[in-house]
Amino acid sequence: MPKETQIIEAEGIAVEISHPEKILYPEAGLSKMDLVRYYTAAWPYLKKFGMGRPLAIKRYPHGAGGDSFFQKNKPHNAPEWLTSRLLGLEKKADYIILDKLATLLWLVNLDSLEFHSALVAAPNYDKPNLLAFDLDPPPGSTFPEIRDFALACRPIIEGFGYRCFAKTSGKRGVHICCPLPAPQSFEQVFNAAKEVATTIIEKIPGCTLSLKKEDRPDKILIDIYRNHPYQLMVLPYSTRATPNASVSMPLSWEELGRLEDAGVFDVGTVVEKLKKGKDEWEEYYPK
DNA sequence: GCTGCTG
DNA sequence: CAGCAGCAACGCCCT
DNA sequence: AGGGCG
Ligand SMILES: [Mn+2]
Ligand SMILES: [Mn+2]
Repeated sequence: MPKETQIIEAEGIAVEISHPEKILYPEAGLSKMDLVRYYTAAWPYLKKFGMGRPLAIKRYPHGAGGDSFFQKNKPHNAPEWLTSRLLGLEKKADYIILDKLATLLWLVNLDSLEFHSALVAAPNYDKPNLLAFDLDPPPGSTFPEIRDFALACRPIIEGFGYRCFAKTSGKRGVHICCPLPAPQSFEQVFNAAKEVATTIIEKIPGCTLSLKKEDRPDKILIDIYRNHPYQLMVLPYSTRATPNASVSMPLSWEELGRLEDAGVFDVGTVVEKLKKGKDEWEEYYPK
């Protein structure tokens, strides 16, 4: 154990943070401990969506801007309290399950700068409990363009009977999440997403379902493939590996409508907003 | 960040 | 003993 | 069979 290792207590579990002052975001000057503090502050909100979900983490051992890799299997050296479960179509990947703050912080110690999850949650590990529309802007477009597209999608999606909530992706896009009253199969959920998206394509110009780049040089991709089995979406309140440590931020539709730049939500501003604001996704969660 | 393999 | 590789996944679409 | 796509 490195000399400068610090022990953090999270809900009664001790988590070792090695090199707590290691800089993970050089441009923003944020250390590993800064990230520990961010996730501790965001946890009461993050857990409302993330609790019980299988994780995939994106790790940056040399900080944002350095080499990175995805990891979904539980590391061999994980502590005994870290929950995991064999999932996937072949049930062969040992996914980390997000069921406590200590899990998040133990993964931060491994230089995880992004937390992604599948659309399923305990105890229904085979059935998604939401529908996801990942709106991916074309290169060179501005945030107001993808913002206005999301706003135009809302009444169409609601017309199919879904409630829908928006968040920034933390990078350039917008995610629309539709909670399901009861979990449905991946096949049902994907077919539903495709039906809705096909209507969006008919009603709004400039968007496509095709992943092929040549089909969409300047079109918005409605990425419904997040709804395929065990595909991933970045969690609400997850940081991203951007220079300013931007965050995937859940918003009210009113606040999204006023937003000119998604980059204003970062590790610093989000904690301030949470301190005084209410959770803009309050209505997402059943009472 | 850490383990396990390879030279 | 030190240096270094590995650390994800789905299905669709195309060659 | 293999690569690109997100
Ligand atoms: Mn290293
Ligand atoms: Mn996206």
